[in-house]
Amino acid sequence: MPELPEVETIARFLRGTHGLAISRSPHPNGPLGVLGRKFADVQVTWQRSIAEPAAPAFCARLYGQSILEITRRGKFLVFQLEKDWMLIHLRMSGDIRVEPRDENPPGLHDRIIFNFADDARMVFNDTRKFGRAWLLKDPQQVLGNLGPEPFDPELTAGVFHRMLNEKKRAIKPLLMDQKFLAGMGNIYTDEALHLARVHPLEKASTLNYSQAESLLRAIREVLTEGIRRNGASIDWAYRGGDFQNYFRVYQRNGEKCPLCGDNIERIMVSQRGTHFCPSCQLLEKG
DNA sequence: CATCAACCCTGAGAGC
DNA sequence: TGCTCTCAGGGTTGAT
Repeated sequence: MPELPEVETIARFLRGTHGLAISRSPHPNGPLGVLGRKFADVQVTWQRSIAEPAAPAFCARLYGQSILEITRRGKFLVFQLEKDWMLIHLRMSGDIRVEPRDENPPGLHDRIIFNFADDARMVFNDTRKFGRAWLLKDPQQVLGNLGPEPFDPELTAGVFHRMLNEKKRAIKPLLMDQKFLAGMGNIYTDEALHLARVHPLEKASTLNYSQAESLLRAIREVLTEGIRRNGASIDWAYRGGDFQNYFRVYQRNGEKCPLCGDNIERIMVSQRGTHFCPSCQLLEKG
């Protein structure tokens, strides 16, 4: 499941600054990424993978535009083009690879094939068809609703504490709410709450300054570690990284807590599987 | 404002 | 072996 670290890893790979050969480079002696490449014909094999505009217009407008910059905002990949902005959200099972063009039919679960004017192509592969691409004049139309980036220097412990203070919701669904904070998903939320020793059902407004500070530090720590390990490769989704070997609690129910040795439990919180240590993460005030 | 269920999808795993 | 059933999971939408 691509969350912030996985999307960041893919953004770096697409910029050619990654250092890891996730897929074969079409240019052994040239740049690894897709910066500067110009879109040619684009093939859509699942119409609903395109959120906006309709697929024919999406392909037509893309044709001839070069990629100027690639960044990440929350879990969105942001492509700055000459006339438009393209956003891609990988959701549950999306992945992107770059490879030499060939004339073979699309592979299984390839939803969008972006052929470039040179001999390369970029392929959006998405088993569960939840991922989406947008082509927009103003990216804020979609990105405008997002909360702050976890690494934003303006997001200080004091600011974070005030944000938490205004909310009565349970802390876990709040951290996963992209309008509150951008980039956290199920895995990194469970990991951060365990590191900060906060129970997933704790009401956000009950956290004191010290707990808020520690939680923000934990969020940044697990995200940094995730990025350092090129993300986590779960099941069929994105296979670049190995952070899954370093989970503290996620999908480790029944195993020992690395801090205290108690058994990690799994409960449902807001329809999401939630993993925590009942000894380290005590519910203080509910 | 908060909670909740339904929805979108597929493949893995369980049960038979 | 092979069929059918159930379920996870991010984010959006609509109901309460």
